[in-house]
Amino acid sequence: MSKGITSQEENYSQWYTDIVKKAGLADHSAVRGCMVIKPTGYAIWENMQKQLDKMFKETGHVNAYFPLFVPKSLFEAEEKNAEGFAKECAVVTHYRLKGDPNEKGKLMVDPEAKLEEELIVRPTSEAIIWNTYRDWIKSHRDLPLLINQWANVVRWEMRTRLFMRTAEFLWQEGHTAHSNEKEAIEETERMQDIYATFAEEYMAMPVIKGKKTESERFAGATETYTIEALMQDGKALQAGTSHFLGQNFAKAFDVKFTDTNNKESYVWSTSWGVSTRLMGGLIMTHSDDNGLVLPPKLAPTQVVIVPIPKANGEINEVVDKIVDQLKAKNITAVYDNDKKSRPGFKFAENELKGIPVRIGVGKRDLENNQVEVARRDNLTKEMVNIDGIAEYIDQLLEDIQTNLFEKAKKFRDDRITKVDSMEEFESVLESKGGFLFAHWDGTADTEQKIKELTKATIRCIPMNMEIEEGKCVLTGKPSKQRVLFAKAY
RNA sequence: CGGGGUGUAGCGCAGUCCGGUUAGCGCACCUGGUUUGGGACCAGGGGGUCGCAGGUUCGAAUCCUGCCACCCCGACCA
Repeated sequence: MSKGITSQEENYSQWYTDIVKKAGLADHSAVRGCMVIKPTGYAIWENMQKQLDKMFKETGHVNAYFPLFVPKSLFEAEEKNAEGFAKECAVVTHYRLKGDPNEKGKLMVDPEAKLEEELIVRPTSEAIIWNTYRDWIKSHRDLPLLINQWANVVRWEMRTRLFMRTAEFLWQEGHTAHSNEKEAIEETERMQDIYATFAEEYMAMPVIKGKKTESERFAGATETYTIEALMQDGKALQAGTSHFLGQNFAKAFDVKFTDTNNKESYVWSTSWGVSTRLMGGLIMTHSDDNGLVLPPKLAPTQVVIVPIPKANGEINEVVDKIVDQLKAKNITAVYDNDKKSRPGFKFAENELKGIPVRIGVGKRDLENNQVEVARRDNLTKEMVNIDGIAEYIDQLLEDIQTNLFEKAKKFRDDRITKVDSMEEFESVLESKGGFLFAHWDGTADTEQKIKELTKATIRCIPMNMEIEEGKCVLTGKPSKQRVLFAKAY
């Protein structure tokens, strides 16, 4: 076990905070509920951004940027959206400070500098974007409009947690407009697919695709599609959402287009987003008591090379060659030849930081023309011939990526339990947690009662799982299919 | 917003109950030496508005009053 990291078993929540802080990903800041994302953490986020951005562009989306502030009158235009976010909005009321006449060196809000209209710091950008789209969309030729923005948003949460829930967070939000309902629904599903692919292939985090129930739906959406992941403590994480907004925002902001028959109608729309919360999901899917574990595809440094016991001319020469060969294969490798710490310290440190592969190079190894290769995912080591080392590492990184996904998938699959009574529901929830696959009568009332009874909520009505009729686990009323319940973050 | 906790060196903490020399310890840092295949050791050294503001007192990290911040657990939420 690593020094100073609380074990998962002892206190999962504290373990998580320890990992985030000690691996140097982020820290609490001087601002309540807001974090400082440190270079290592930001590098992982950048790798996520890079890949997602590529996937968005490959499907025809372009990036733009809209203002941080939303005038209150625009914010309130779409009633449900406004109501849903009202409780957690930061509001700008003044635009100037002045010296406090009663206390030297202190500032106060200048009461004379009150804004005519309050500005809401965006908790999401539908309002400001749809107000803009009204001017951009006139004809069917302007559609579809496929725009994404990378931005920060603010939601004044009661209780925050590094990456999982912070008052300010970074995300991307896609906002698209379409001429017809079918196309908008296809877009919503396409983006859910992209999120699922990204989660599984890059984060090595298995997810279940599904739709939200009405009560869990995004404020202002007609339908919310979600990807749900399972964390190591048995709690679910909503990792990304894609919303079919119907004509709700088009009507609220009066966004109409003229079709080929010269008929005017409201556009159909979608919005979709993932946030820095994915960082939390990444950590809680793979990491262990030794520290962070990163999938190779997102690791800022994929390979670290440690001289044993310390750097010398001969070792440097060999390492330089290895680094060059790895670079030629687009593998990021760092030579940890810092003289002040010894190999054992570096091993532990690099494990804490989650670097997927470590290569140890010592005099003894060089005599045999080999190096020691250690995997972060399963902590095994083996001796590998230096000739062909780059090919070996290249393959190994792929194996690690696959192994992480398979391991997480097995963990997740083992924790999807079919339950048919409330007794079973509660006992499984208590003993192993995870997803409970149970029948539900389709009413918000029952959903609410189960939540009050067990703290578990319906994470989604899954899309790719078996359909089977049955009886509601609580009321015994008929049910068309099982849904996934879980305690969630 | 309710409950619990914490605030003393960069980090982790002791000291506070019961006020009293110069506020201490471990890690980290600096210097020198010995070490070096899984978190080295020895010696020496630097670093503090004790969260903030008042008050009590000859004397406050310690007692009293007020405030602030952050963390954890709940309710709310991505």
